Amino acid sequence: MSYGDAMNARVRSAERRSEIVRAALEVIAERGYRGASLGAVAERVGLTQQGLLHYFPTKDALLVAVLEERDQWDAVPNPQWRVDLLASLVEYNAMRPAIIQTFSALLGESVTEGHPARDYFAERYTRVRSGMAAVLRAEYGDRLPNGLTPERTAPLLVAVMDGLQYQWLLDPESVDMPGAFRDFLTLLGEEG
Amino acid sequence: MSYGDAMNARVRSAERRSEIVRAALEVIAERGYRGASLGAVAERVGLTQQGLLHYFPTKDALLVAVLEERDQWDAVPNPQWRVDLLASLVEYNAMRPAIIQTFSALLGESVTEGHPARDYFAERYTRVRSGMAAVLRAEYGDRLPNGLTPERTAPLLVAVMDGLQYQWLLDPESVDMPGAFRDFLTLLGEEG
DNA sequence: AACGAAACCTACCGCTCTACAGGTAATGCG
DNA sequence: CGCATTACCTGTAGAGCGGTAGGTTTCGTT
Repeated sequence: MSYGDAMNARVRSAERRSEIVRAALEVIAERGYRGASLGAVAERVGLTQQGLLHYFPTKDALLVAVLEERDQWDAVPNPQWRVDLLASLVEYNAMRPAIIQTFSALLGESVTEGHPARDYFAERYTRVRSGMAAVLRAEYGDRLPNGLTPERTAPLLVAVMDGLQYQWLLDPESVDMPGAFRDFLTLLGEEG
Repeated sequence: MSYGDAMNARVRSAERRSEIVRAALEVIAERGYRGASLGAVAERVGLTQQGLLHYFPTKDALLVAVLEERDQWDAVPNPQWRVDLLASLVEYNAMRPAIIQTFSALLGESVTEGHPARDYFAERYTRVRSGMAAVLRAEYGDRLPNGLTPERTAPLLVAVMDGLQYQWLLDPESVDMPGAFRDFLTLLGEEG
């Protein structure tokens, strides 16, 4: 059982860490990253602020863990995807406002100077754009309306997804995010 | 000269205030609203933090002034506008990254709970969407592709503008914001 | 049972922030 | 000139922040 017990300890530790990350997601959603305090996150998991620093030695380290969590959870698009899977993704997002709020808040902050998530978002956009271009090419070939290429359309697709999220977060009753996204897809679907 | 002198005093005061607002715009662009300190703004206009509070009694009052400044400067779309004016607006924006950065950072923060700019952005979106719908109707009538109405297309137009700004701010060399926006407009221009 | 490491805690440091209180010098008006 | 207002300043209160130092308890391993 010795090995098993060792695993248990490691597993408990890993569970604690992901508990903390989940709490951090919530607090960031409510107050942004700069506005989030380690104390508030710690309180939510029944720790003192210093107890939390045992798991993540700095506030930035906690943010890194939050961003890594996202990378696992929210995969970058790949050519296997079809565009109706994108629509489902947006529908899925509409059921998880807290997560969307977290990353919309982080994205907004990230454009400020020296923000610790800036590089993350910049690189992520690069990956997501090229992934989206591949999805578009797999779906439509190069037959996009008006001679648009997948590479030129991908930034628009990404912009629509992000931009709709802000409108929806600020006024969910007035903005039908999944519907609007499907509307956008129909613009791409017609023969060019 | 008595009346004129009185005016001079009032004018000087108003100039000082707008100097402060301009500095606040810069600091918010660099650090966001929550990250911006009154001291940093004050320093930029050669005042102490307490001297700045003589003009704006609280930090929130300064933010309100910043948002009002924007309302004057960046008018809500009206039906007189044509869509190529929108394209010019995006081109103009691309020449003023600092302003875009300020309001992109504020928009991101505004989705967090109890943020003082939240109502402002929510109401602004409502106005802008209906303004955009009017612009679209004036330009295309109801002949938008795939039976889309101007009201359903307006949120997409707004989303593209906002979403492109984030991609562009994070990676200006990879994202041709005005070009991408024009690409989007061509999607609307073809017969449906 | 003994030991080392992991998982916390209390105490505290130094800094930054908004805002209030109260003073003073300059300015413009009657 | 005298007075009120404006335009600042210094001083400080009061709170919150991230992070360090160092202790103690719990726990798995040997």
